Amino acid sequence: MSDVRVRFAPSPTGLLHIGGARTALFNWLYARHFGGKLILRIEDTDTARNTPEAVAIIFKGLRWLGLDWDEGAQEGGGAKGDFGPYYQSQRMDIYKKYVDQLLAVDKAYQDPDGSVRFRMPRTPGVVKDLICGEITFDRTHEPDPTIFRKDGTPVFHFVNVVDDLEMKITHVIRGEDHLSNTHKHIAMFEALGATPPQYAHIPLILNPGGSKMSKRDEGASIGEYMDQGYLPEAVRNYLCLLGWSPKDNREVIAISEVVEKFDLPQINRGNARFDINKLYWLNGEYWKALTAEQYHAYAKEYLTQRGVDLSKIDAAYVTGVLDIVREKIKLGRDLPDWVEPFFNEEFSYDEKSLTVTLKEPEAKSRIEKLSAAFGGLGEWSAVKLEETLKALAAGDGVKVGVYVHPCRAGVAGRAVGPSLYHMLEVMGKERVLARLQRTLGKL
RNA sequence: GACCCCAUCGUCUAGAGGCCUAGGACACCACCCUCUCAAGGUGGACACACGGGUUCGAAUCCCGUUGGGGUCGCCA
Repeated sequence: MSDVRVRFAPSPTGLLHIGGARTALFNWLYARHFGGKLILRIEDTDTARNTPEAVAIIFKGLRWLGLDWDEGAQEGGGAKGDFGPYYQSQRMDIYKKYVDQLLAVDKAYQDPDGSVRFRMPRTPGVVKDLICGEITFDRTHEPDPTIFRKDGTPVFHFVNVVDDLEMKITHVIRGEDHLSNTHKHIAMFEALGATPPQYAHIPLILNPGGSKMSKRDEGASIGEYMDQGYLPEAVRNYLCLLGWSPKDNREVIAISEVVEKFDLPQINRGNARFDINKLYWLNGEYWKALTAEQYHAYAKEYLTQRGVDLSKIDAAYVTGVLDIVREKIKLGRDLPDWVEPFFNEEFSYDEKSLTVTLKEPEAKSRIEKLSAAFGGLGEWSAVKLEETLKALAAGDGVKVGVYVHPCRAGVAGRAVGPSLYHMLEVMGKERVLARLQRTLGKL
């Protein structure tokens, strides 16, 4: 156990921002790599948008990503650790105490309107950043920042410093958007007679347009990934790759290995653009790696959440369908559509089936031949079905596709789908014959 | 506007002076496989922003330019 203490300090805005999630992840990785502690502090001084629901969204997002913390705010309003409260809204007395301390030694002063300003030192501000290196700021013209408003509430820069000091934070890992303000924070630490923590500013995540990812950008909220059926391990893996790399050309990498290799100096200094395509691909890799049990459980839960009632469907049929559909998709979002024609006897027919496949003059006779052949089948298996289709085609001197297409359309109403032979096998003889009859009735 | 950070394929990146006629991945294109769509396989196109230095030698070091991002709040 080391003395490393890092913190993640989100403000409840109603969503867990992807950039915030990555900051949380990097803090977590740093803490875990060095055997330190991760502290979760809720920065809710902006009372307007601070609601229990907004805080719950943060907890939910972090847990979904598999990030845990050792101290700080907990679900249900509780807290863990000796440096609480971990909600800034509950720490007003502490901030008051510290501002009085500054006032007493004239490191801060009161404005006529009642607000309090911090007296900026006019010496050069030196920031030694673990990622960006040493940066010196000229502060001869730096305005004195307000630290307490005229209404008596404290301002972010000040509470942030006080909390990091009080909570004995050793490393502050945060977005690069704070880099230019860091010298002010350091000055406040020093004015308070304390040693500032080590700072590390990580590059920003940019939207595809190239500017800082904002709440309104597509994909900005972790909640979207939960809803769309992304796997948390994949999202987490992708986030690791934004600004960090294992340096050996691998993309899919276990979190335990990232923990082992992670450190601040290797973090890239340039901003990274968010690329949903790569996340989508990565999700597919994790999707393929799921065990059958994990996949079934995930798929059933996702479908149930989407309002698909699986309780009335034969359990073996459900898993059979899930199995053949799996290789077609990369995430949960696509499940409902792929599964629909299997579970609904009143399935609809897609555009191509309707206007092309079933419109062919021979469609009817072919489906009739298929029905007849299927009806006479003793063993109902993919292999046998394949033989049957091929024999039918050979008899007519045509390619199997000639029979496959109307069959798929007749049995599922779709021009595309999983392997037809496996579809038929899973559906079972009775269902297949009934469906072909239904289609025939529509021709 | 001032200040700060950054700069390798469209995107994420490998590269820490010779191993680079710059490697990988996503996306893209072609072909193969094939019952459709995917997946998979093979191959292809695609980058060191520009200009000066330093050096025997620069993607790698220095300076400048340009470009991008960020910060300058009584938002966090």
